[in-house]
Amino acid sequence: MLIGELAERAGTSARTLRYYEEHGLVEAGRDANGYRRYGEGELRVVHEIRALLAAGFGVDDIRPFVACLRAGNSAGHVCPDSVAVLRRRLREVEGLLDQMGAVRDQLRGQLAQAIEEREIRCLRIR
Amino acid sequence: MLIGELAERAGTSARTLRYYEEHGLVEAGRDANGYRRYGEGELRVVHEIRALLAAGFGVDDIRPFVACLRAGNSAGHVCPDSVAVLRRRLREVEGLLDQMGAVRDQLRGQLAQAIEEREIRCLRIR
DNA sequence: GCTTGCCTTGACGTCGGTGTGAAGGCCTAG
DNA sequence: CTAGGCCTTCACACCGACGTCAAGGCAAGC
Repeated sequence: MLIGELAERAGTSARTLRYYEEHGLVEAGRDANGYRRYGEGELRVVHEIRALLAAGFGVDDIRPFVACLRAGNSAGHVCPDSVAVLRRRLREVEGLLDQMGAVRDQLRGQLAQAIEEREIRCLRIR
Repeated sequence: MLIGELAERAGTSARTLRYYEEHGLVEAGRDANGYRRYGEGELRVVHEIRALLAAGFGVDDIRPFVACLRAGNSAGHVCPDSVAVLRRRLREVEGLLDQMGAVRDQLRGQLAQAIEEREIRCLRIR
């Protein structure tokens, strides 16, 4: 499988796959002409990468998951290193959720106050 | 008040204040030598800006709030334009909260599964 | 007059995951 | 032979709120 085919099957771009390789996530052999040649397993790896990126992980965080998959595990998140990263990210996400919840409450409060002020002004006009 | 004093009193940097001015948020007169001269009211404006930035607003979103404050209102969020921005941002934040909540649940699920797998392996060893 | 410390504008660096070229080589079909 | 479609590397662009450095002007104390 060449890079274009893998890109299409994974729903991404060739540029992106080269980026993943540059950061030690995806692996490819090389043809005599220098073209990257991918095994079938890389499709799974790319899917794992994209899922983790979507969950807010950085490329460095993703490496242990890929290594875990390559080691023959059924999923990338069952190895100790992956679990450590999962835990850290979970704490981060929970923190962000708290923070954004507070922001949401603040916004709601300001909106409520603005509406209240408007009503007061309406009453004053009458 | 010169830029350094305002920066210190607002808990930020001179560079940041110039950035705000460049984007139409903060206003300053000029001394004969070209130095920026700030009125007392600008301190309040800068605080408003920083609070809104902390809530995830972009500089363009903040402009109406500043205008509202300058118009003599008791708070920056009581004017119609500000309310519109507040509403939009509230929807955004709620969407992000949903999204991150889903991510959190996914992470928790993966962690739970990883722990389960480890227990199975422990049992197998015995 | 010299140092110290404030101020000015201008412009590039940051972070991260890509998009988007440019310039060129390889391969296949017509 | 040539056109087009794949591939290669190199390298700049993006977003956004600044940090940081450079080169210089201005003010005030000694």
